[in-house]
Amino acid sequence: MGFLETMQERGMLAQVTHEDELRAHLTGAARTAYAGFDPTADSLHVGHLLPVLGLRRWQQAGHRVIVLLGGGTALVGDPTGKTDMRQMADAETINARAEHFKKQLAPFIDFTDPKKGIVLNNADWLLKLQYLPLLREFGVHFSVNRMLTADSVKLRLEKGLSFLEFNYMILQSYDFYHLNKHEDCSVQLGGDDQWSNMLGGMELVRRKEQKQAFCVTLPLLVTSEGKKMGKTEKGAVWIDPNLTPPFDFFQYFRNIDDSMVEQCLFYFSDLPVAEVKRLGALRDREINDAKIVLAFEATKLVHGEEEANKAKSMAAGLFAGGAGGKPEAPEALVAAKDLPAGDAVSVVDVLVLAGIFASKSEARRLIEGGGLSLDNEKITSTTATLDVARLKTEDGVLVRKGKKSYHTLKLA
RNA sequence: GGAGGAUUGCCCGAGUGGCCAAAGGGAGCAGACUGUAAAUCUGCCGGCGUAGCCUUCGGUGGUUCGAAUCCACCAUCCUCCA
Repeated sequence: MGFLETMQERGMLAQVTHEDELRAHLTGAARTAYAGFDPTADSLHVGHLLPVLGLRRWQQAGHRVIVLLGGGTALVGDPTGKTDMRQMADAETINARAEHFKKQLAPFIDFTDPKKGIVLNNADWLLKLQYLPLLREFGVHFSVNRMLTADSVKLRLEKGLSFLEFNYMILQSYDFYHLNKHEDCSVQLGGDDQWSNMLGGMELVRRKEQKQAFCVTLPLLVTSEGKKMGKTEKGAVWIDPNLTPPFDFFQYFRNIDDSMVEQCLFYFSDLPVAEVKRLGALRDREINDAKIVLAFEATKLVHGEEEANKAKSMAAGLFAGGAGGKPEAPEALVAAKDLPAGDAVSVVDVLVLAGIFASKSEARRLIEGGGLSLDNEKITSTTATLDVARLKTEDGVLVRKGKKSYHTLKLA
C-alpha cells in the first residue's frame, strides 16, 4: 500500500497539494520528503512526534527521509522571547541538540543508510545567505500582499509582528528550495498549522526550478477542549526519559481524552486499521482497555518494549491493586545527610527534600485537602512525622499524592 | 522626530495613597461523583508558618507615618502624527 493510502486510511492526512500528481509522483520511484524541527528545547516532545510519525510512514513506504533541524530558522523564531535569543545563537548548543535529536529519532526513523534517511541543519545554508543577493534573487518571488493573507501572519497582525518574524516564511521556503535543489527533495511534511509556510516553499521551487513540489500536512491532535496534544500542567511530555520518565509517559496516554483514543492509536501504533477502529469504538468502562493498549503501544514505540511492560505492570499494581506485595512506583530519593538528626522526620519536610513537593506550603495544602497518603495510610495532620527506619527498608515508603501520582520514597 | 497610552501573580485582567498577597476569569492542584476519561459541584491556588511575619505589581531612586497606586529617570511595547 502506498504512502498516501496508508495515511488516508489512518486519518493522518489533513491537506495535500495536487493529490493526483503526487500519487503518480510516488509510484515507481523512491522520493525524498522532509520535515523541519526548530531546536528550541533540549528534547523533542510528543507534539513534535506527529510529523515524525508521518516521516516514519513515508520511510516505511520505501521513500527517503530528511529530518531538518532548524538551527537557522530558530534564530528568527519569536523575538519577544528576548532572553532566549542568545542561547539560540550558540552553534555548539544547536549541534549538540542536533545529535541528541538524531538519537531520539532513531526508534522512528532509520538513519543507518543515507539513502533512507539523513539529518540536516539549515544553519548550514541559511547563515551563509547575504541580504542583497537574497532579496534580488528570492525576494522578487514573494508577494507581501500574499504573505499578509497567510493565517500565521494574519493572526499575529493584531498583536504585532516584527519584520524578523515576518521573514520566517521566506526562510522556511528557502529551505524547501535548497533541499529540492541539493537533495532532490520534492515533498514537505508538517503539521496542519504549517500549511501556508509550506506552500511558500512549494511555490518557490516551482518558480526557481520549474519543478513540481508537494506539501502534505497532518491533522493536529487536539483534545475536546482544543488543547494541543502533548501539553500538560508540567509542560510538555518529553521523549527524553530523563525529562519524562517512561511511567509518566505511559500515564499520559493512559489518561487521554476518550475522543482522542482512536486518532492516537492510528498515529502511535502499527495496529491494523480494523483493530484500531474496534478499540476506538469502545465506550464507557471498556474504553479503558483501549487506553491501556494505546499507552503500551506509544511507550513501546518511544521507549522500547521493556520499558513499556514495566510501566504497564507498575500501573496495574498501583491502580488495579495487583497481586500481593507492595506495588512499585517511580523512586524519589532523599539524601541521608539532608535529614535532620533523630529517628523521626516531619512528613512535610522529607517530601520537600525528595522533590515530591516544590514547597512546604504545597505539601501542607495537599494534606489539608486529604490528598496525601503514605503506604496507603492517609496523612491527616500537617505535623505528622515519619520513622526514618521505614525509609531504610528495601521497599521504601509508597507515597501517594492525589489520586494518580505515586512515588517510592527511599534513602539515597 | 512629535504627541499620547501601556507594563500587575503561570496566562488574561481589575485595582489611582492605607480595608491589597492584590477583584474576576482561565490554567493548575486536591476532595466528591466516575471509568486512572469528560462534564459538574466544593476547597485550594507567593513563601515561612498556629495568631503573625517575609518577599511580590517592568527597573532604579524619591515623596509620605504609609505606595501596585504620587514624582523623577531608565527599559520595553503599542497607537496617532511627521
